Amino acid sequence: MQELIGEYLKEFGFICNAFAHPKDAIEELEKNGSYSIVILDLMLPDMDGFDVLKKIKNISSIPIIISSARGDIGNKIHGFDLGADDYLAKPYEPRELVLRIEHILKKPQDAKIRAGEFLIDKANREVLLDGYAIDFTKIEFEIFLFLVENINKISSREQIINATSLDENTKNRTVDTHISNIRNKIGDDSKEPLFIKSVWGIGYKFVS
Amino acid sequence: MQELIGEYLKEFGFICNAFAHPKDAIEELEKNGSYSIVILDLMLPDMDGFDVLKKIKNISSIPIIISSARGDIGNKIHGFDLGADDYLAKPYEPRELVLRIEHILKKPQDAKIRAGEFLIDKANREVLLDGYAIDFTKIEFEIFLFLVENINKISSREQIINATSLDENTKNRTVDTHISNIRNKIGDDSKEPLFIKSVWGIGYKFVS
DNA sequence: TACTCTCTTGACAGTTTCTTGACATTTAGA
DNA sequence: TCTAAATGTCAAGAAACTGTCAAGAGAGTA
Repeated sequence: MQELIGEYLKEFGFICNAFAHPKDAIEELEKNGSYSIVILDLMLPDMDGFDVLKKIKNISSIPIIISSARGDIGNKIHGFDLGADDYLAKPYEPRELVLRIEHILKKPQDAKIRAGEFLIDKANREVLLDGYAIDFTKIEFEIFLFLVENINKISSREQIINATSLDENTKNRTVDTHISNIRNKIGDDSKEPLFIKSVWGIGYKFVS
Repeated sequence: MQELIGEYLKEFGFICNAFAHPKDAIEELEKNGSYSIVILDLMLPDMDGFDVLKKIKNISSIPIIISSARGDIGNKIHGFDLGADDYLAKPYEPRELVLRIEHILKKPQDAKIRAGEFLIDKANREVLLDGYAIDFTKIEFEIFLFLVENINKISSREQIINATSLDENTKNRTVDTHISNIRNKIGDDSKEPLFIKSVWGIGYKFVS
């Protein structure tokens, strides 16, 4: 169940860590202050869910959503009483969890495109590889995005020029230079490219 | 149904007015600013429930809970999207409505925004850093707030101009000057900014 | 009115990015 | 194997963008 939810959240661009034991989660929260929200199940080994809630509220002001099979009103009252920020009774649609998270964080998650190992945040013009942002220039980002959006399809240099903010009079060879720089930044070897392949006489394509 | 809920809420000490027609409710809200919360059913005569929600959000910042027979995820997404504060799908226990109302009213409505080391008091238009107030001008405050509210997102100069009280004909470069002044006041070095980063060719973003 | 504060803008310097030609290398096909 | 065409890459210069300053306009106040 936990894994399922984790996977689902990742699809929505959340970075998500799951813990089987509350102790581990609490320890992690104490060490690492960069979490945005906690999804807490009440059915836990070792410790009562409400005690975990109290404990977390003690050490941090992080918002907490309870996700529980105990859907009766008494538990809900208790949960909100202890400071929960929302309470989802199982069974619920995972999409609703996303919705509630976004509501609490007050910002809808940006649509993120996944392409192989890359995670692309279009609105934020950010490309993540292994969690690290790649420092693309404006045009490099646009070219990379265009290739990714046409994954496994060949894009001609003309198409690339037209699809990006490159001036229409730009020489085709300029695209090659940008591709070369992009390959460098994503660690692609032009002789044996894993991501951006050259199609001789035609153009380039991003492969998955 | 409406009456039942009203009676129930009164038992919990709420003073409660019910309106059969959305027009009446909106009119009353416009006249009388003393309400704390709105419980909105989506099944309404005369008007679509979501339109009512929009309308209310336009004229007031009162919190709104949707109470609806339409429990599907699409409607929930739409509801939250339009600014609902919670969404209860029928059937639900009236006690849960009380719980949700209390939960919303408990939250300070004019909450101060924390962004990194900054504490922003929207109501007083004040920004605190290490307990000291930063002496922003009107537009500087608005730009800073806009960037903070879009934390980690890129804002273009056009967006900044539109979101603040800057005249729409203001030159883009004016924004740069304001940013420069803001950076000075918050002690940010434009060459190695910790807070407001320039995104070359695109705009600026506040990072946490 | 004079004074102050804020906003806007052009100017200039400094920086980053883009473009291009040159040269090396690779590819397809004769 | 050889050749012409295409691609990879480099580095220099052009172009675009940003940071900042200072002057002047405009609004508000004593």
